[in-house]
This record gives sequence, structure tokens and C-alpha cells, in this order.
Amino acid sequence: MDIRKIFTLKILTYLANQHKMITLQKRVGFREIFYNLLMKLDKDSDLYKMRHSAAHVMAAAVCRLYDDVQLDIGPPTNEGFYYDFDVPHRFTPENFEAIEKEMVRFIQEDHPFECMEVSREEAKQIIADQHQKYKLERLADIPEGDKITFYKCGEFVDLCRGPHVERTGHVKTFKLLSVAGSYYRGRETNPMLQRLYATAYNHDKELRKYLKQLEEAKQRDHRKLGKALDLFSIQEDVGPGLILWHPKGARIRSLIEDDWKQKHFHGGYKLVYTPHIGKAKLWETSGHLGFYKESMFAPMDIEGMEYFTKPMNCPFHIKIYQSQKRSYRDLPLRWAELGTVYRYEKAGVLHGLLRVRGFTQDDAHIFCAPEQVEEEIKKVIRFAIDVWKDFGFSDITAYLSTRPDKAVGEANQWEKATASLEQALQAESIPYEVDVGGGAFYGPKIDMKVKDTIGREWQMSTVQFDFNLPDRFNMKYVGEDGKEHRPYMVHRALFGSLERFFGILLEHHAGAFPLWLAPEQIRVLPLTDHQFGYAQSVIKTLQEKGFRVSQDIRSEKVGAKIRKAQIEKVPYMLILGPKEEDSGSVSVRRRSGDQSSMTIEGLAETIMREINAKA
RNA sequence: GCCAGCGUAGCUCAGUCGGUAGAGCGGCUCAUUCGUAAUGAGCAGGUCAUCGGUUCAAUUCCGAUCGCUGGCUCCA
Repeated sequence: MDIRKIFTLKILTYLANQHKMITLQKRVGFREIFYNLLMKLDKDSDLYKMRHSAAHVMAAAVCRLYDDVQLDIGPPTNEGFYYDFDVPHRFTPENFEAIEKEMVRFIQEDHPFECMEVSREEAKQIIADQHQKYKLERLADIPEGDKITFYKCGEFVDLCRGPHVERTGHVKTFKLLSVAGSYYRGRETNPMLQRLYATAYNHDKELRKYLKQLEEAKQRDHRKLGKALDLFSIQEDVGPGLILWHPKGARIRSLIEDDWKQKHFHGGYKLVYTPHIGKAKLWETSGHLGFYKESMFAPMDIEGMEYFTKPMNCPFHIKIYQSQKRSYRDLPLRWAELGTVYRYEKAGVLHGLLRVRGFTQDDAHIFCAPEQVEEEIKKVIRFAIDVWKDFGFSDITAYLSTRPDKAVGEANQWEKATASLEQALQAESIPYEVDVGGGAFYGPKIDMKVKDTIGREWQMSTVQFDFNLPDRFNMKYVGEDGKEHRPYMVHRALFGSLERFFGILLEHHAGAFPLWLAPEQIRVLPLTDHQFGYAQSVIKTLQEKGFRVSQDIRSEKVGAKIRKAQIEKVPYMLILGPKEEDSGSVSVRRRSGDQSSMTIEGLAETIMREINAKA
């Protein structure tokens, strides 16, 4: 094995642990979802200080109420604060009231926060006296030369950088929210601590607002809406993280896909389809078996050959590239696929549609000559913005990730690629942040996040250079000079995965899909069965115009029919009674509650306009 | 994977300190023919997640398994 191979292998092993391959799925959960709900707090802000102090108060209360409390850390966060404990007692939400009561008492006692600066030796002594093993390790983390401070309030003394409010009495309104396990220092090999999450605000009103936001987000939870609107399900018998798309959900997905495909054809992409499985050798060449195997489903044996379910589409696209000799005249090649991939994700991280085991990437690979790359990146960014617009997303932030310490490819390649990414962002005037060293080992990347209706940011698109795969597959094109050259390869996904995107879209619209995506656009509600005939003719007319129409012919009052349609978030309801039948018109009620009377032609026109506007 | 909690009708949930379960919505049937968010009556529907243990008896207690939920360094 030559040196280069050994080096590559080392990097790959290292990266296997870092999980730095395009995952296109991001961690989700309560905390990430709300991470951007509120403005990022300034570390020196009063609220931040107060929350930090509240964390101490909570720890003090816990120390009073329970025996053998080992403290770890208790930082303020953008939403509140938490504190990690190692206690023999198992916390449950039933304990919250008692802890909150004790916290109130502690606050009312109004202890001053006293800062004590000590030497390292003194610090060790204090911690040793308290028998706080985690604190001792945390102390060791403090760099030599830094100040070491303790904060004391009442009987509670904690190693802490501060700052704090002056007295516990300054801690205002707070509430314990949840209890969760958390590994000490976040490492799986460390002991599991118990984390109490809480929040604190300066005013009751703000706390109530925050709790209301939590409640609202819960109401628009895609898992809840997915069930209520009969869009999809995940069933135990099928398997965790595997999605069943019900007819209505599938209809929406199909509309999303149609839009996506049309846009891609217009944008100079060509579609490809590739299989779900491939031979082991392919995944060896691509390197996946070296560094991504843990995330792949187990192999299957077919006629003595090992096959793997694909976790990514790239190798197949590369094989299409290599099906013939390529000239510089062929480039750039832009190949897109709605490719369904399977990845093994730990059971504990699965989450509705947002984190799954089988999903369809809206994947594309661009193969181009080095000099074309900057223009291609610009195109991709413009393209992404254009596609999002259709779905009601316009607030975008980008994150540019540059070369990590361990990386493949030459430094000047990286520089050039990174520069093209940055120039593209500037050219499109997209606000971006730079994550120095945050790129994947095989190339720099841009991740783009969009903001939803309630202000949450979701990572969606990713544009990634790849200096690794073209090498591994020994990809070539014949240049103007008649010599062989290595093409540049760019991976990109706009939605990330259709499942995840659908989940985000569902929450974004709170289930009330815009007309062009609504699985059922119009519901006809005959007032009595005398109007059934007229209803049929209205339905026929509208269906012939291509609208998605249904009817409610139950023996119910119109109020009940409307209620049902409202709950199912049907955009247009047509109430048909004798008046409408006599005049050949329709009484229109929109989802918003707006009412009007129209001719069928007028309605069709209005609806058509709304569909075309994708409003 | 790990910690904690949870799993009762299609859905949302109540209940049983061990004696095999109930509501509302939904479904079906019948009556009602109604004007912008719920007409009335009746009926059907459950191996109380699965498997094992304790017990005269388990949906209830214990254990395992499966699944779901909240989390698992915004660093003293």
C-alpha cells in the first residue's frame, strides 16, 4: 500500500467518526427547532445573566431537596437554561412543582451572588470539600493563567465564570420544562447525567408568550397534522423511519415533484434514474464501505455477490458519466434524480418525516470543467431561490464551510472552489456566515437555510464540491488540448429530502397547503339532496378544467359540512342551494372564511389565477 | 445506542390500589331536507403493544422485546 493510500485511509477512518459525509439530514428536535425562534441572546445581556443565575438557583434547590447531588454545568441558552446533575434520585415531571417551590423560596431569601476569585489550589480544595467530581474535571479545563472564580449565594457555591445578577431576588419568572438524559460532555462513553430544562424571563408576559409559541409549534407539528389530514403514516409493522405516503400526501408530493422536474428541465438539468442497490465493489470504489458503512443497511447476498442498498446516488451518476468518453464540449453535465436512499440512523434520533431511514433526495450532480465551476455555482444558487419561491420560502441565509484540517485535494483547488462559492453568494447578495474548517473532507460547501412562517430556520439546500469521488473513480474528459483532464464534481440538493421538505412545508403552512398544492382544491356542498344534480354538473365542469374537486353529500346540515371542510383545510367550499341552482351560480366560501357569489366561469378564472400565482 | 416517560376502540383520552373495560369524535343504519364551523336516535367496534413470569385470577404487579415522545457539550 502506498503512502497516499495509507493517508487517505487514515482520513477516511477519522471522518467515519466525524460523520462528515453529505448527510442531507440534520438533527432535529425541540431544541433545534426553537433555536432560532427567538433572537440570539447576547452573552452579556441582562436576560442571559438572569438565566444563568436562575440555573444556579435551580441547582441550589435541587441540592436542598435531594441527597448526593453531583453537579455538572448549568448554562443559559437562547430559550432558557438547564443544569446537568448526577443524582441517585430519578427526576420526573412530578418533581417539578417541588423544585420550583424551593426555587421560589431561595429567590425570596434574596441571597447575594458573591464572586470569589481563588487560586487553582484553593479551587481544588473547595471542590474536594464538596466532593464534586465533575467540577474537578471542569476545573482542569480552565486554561492556565485564566481567572478562577466561584459564585456563592446562600449555602450554594459553584465554580462559575459568571456573570450573575446581584441577588437571587433578581431572578424573575421561570418554569421547569422537561427532564432529559444527557451524556457528560456529550460523549456516549461518558456517564449519563440528568438534565433539567427550564426557562426564565423578566416578565410573566414574556414567559407566557414563549409557552404559547411552544404550544403553537406543537399544534403545527407535522406528525400531528400528517395524521389528522391523512397524509402519511409510519407503522410499527413496516419499520421505524420508513414512510407510507397516503393518497392525499402522495398527491401533494407528486405536485412537488412535477414542479421540481419542470424547473429542472428549464434549468438545463437532465433527469436520470438509478437502481436502489449496487454491488459491493461499487461502494468500495466510492469509498462508502470504508467510511460510511455504519450508516448503510446490511448487505444482501445474491448469487454469491454482495449488494448494498444505496445510501447515496453519486456513484451511479458517475457510472453514467463513465458509460462513454466525455469531451469538454459535453460539459457541464447536470444530472438530477429523485433518488430514494436508505441509511441506518440510530433509533433514538428518528423523528417523524424530519429524520428517517428511507428517503428520497432531490439530488443532482454537476460535472464540469474547472473554469465553468463558478458560473455553475451561481446558477445553482439562483435556481434554489427560484424553486423555494414556489413554496413560499424567501428568507434565506447561507453558511459557507471551508477546508478542514484533514482533507483530500490540493490546497489551490480548495482555494479556488471556496472562492467560487463565496463569489456566487456575493453575486446573489445572499447573507452568509463562514464556518472556517467546517467543510467535508472532500470539498467546501454552502448550506442554505430558509425561515418558515413562525421564524424557525431549517437547513435545506446544500451545494458541495467533491475532490474525492472524481479521483476515486478516475473520471476524465478530453480537453481542447486533446489531453485527459479531471472534471470537477458538485453535489447539490435543494430540498434535501422530499420527506423532510414535506414535513417542513406542512409545518410552514400549518397544514393549509396553498391552492396549487392542495390535494383537494374544491369541495362542493349541496344544501340538500335536491341539489345533487346541480352539484354533479358543477363538479363535472370544474373537473374538466383540471381542478381537484370532491363533494360532501352526507345527510348533514351545511354548517356541519363546512366545519368538516374547514378542519380538513379545503381551500374552496361551494355551497349549492336552490338560489345557486336557479341562477346557475355558486356560493363560494374560502378557507379564510371569506364569502362571495360567483358564476362557475368566474370561479374557475379566480382559481386558475391563484394556482398560477402559486399563492 | 444511552437516560427518562409513555403504549387502552380508526382518532383523542378516561379507568381498573389484581376479578378480562368506558367517553367524545369518527364509522354504519334509520329518521331529518336543513343557508356558511357540529340535527337526532340506534348499532357495531378492544387478545388493554408483544412475549414471558408471579398469582386461584394479570389490561393492572415484575421482566424482556418492539414502538413512540423528550433529550444526549449554544463548554466552569
